[in-house]
Amino acid sequence: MRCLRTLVLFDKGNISSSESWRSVYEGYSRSIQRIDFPEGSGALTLRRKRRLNSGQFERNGVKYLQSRFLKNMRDDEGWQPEGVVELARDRHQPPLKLYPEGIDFIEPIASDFGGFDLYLRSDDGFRVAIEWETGNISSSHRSMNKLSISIKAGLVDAGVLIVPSRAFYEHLTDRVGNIGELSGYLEMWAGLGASIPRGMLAISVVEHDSLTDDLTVPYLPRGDDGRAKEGRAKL
Amino acid sequence: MRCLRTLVLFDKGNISSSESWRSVYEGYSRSIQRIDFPEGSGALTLRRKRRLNSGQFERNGVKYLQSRFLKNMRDDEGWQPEGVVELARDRHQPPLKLYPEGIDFIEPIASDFGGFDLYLRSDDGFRVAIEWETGNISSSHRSMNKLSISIKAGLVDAGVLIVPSRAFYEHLTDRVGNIGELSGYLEMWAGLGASIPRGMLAISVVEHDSLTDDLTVPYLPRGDDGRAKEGRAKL
DNA sequence: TATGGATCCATA
DNA sequence: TATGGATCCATA
Repeated sequence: MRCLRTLVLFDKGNISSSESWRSVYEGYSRSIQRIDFPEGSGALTLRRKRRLNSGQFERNGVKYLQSRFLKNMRDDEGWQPEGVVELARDRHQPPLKLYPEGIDFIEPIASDFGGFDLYLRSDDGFRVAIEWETGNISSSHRSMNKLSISIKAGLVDAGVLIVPSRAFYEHLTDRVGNIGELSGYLEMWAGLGASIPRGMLAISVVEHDSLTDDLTVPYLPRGDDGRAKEGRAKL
Repeated sequence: MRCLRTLVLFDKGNISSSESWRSVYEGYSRSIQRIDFPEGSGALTLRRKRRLNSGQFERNGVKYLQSRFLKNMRDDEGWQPEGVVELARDRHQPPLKLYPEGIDFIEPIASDFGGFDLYLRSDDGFRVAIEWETGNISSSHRSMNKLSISIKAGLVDAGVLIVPSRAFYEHLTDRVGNIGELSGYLEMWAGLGASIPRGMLAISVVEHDSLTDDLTVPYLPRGDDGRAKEGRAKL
């Protein structure tokens, strides 16, 4: 699998020049590169989506990709997940005006930040949150918002969203995150950097190595491992 | 149905004091109030969710609510939808840095803004975008981001997200938008106001009038979207 | 084809 | 129970 490019949305404190960042970047970059299919082939060969008689498309599932990524980060690169980012519910919540009452109101913070796909801490204390985004495109918005807030709160030094290219997206589960549909919003997240004293936000765009119509190459399994066989049986 | 409160996230140009805004607010406020179930009863009586033998919950679907709202806005309040907000693909896209290349890169804007649930224009030119948010909670993030960008671009004077209270959410399709899960992000959207010369962003929180266990009150109808079939197959 | 959505799933 | 999905639907 390939990392096509890494976009830096903001970088306050010149974090992208640090050795700590470079080490994390190279680790996740290699972990992406090592995701192959069929496993052991050394490249990600993706079965092209195809229209079934029902009119639906058959596509590749997404869970395999994330689980390979996390495994590579752990087993090959030696990164251990750090547990959840603690963004307390009792943190400062600015008062908002109520309409039409015109009075101040503090909406209580009534949910927790559920954590990142991967939250790392280097020996020198450098903290990185990585989101492997193959949920629905709308979920990518939440991920970016969450990374932004965590950086602003000083809980994360660098936040990364890893997201499929538009071409890759075409052959994956319908409506998963993709850089094309985020492109119109980059300006907004980049603008958030103005109010942040220190921290970096980036997006890495990933893609398959090649497409195939070869019937002997299965689609990436959909659902969890237990249902992978089920998915293949349907073919 | 009730509107519990309307939170103003930012208001640049004192838009909330304008007669144009008041007129729109009162119209959508009444349109919410007139959503009833069973139809004609004058109140939204909601069947409480219940656990089935399979372990799944039976809950209320969400499409009925939105379609009633849009109908009330049109038939009772006389608001005609205005078509799509034109946020051109060739608008300014700021250059971002690529890592590790360190060079500037403009990510092309490769998707359109697909429009709002309701986009209104008063006779005096006042433009309001309203999102009735009963999609997935992550979709509420996209809606808020989209409203924010459209206001910033000067295409919308006031943007409103209408979203269920946490108590209401409990009995609707699992994982739909709710104020509880947005509460931790309000600060971010409120902060966007700082860089916007003119415009207003608000959230209205809505709720049922009463809950019932009465077996003669049906659940709000559900569609066949998403993983509906998968769920039914388990029954 | 493209965009926003609606629905149930997995797991701590 | 709570949070982040993963998946397929509806419609212009």
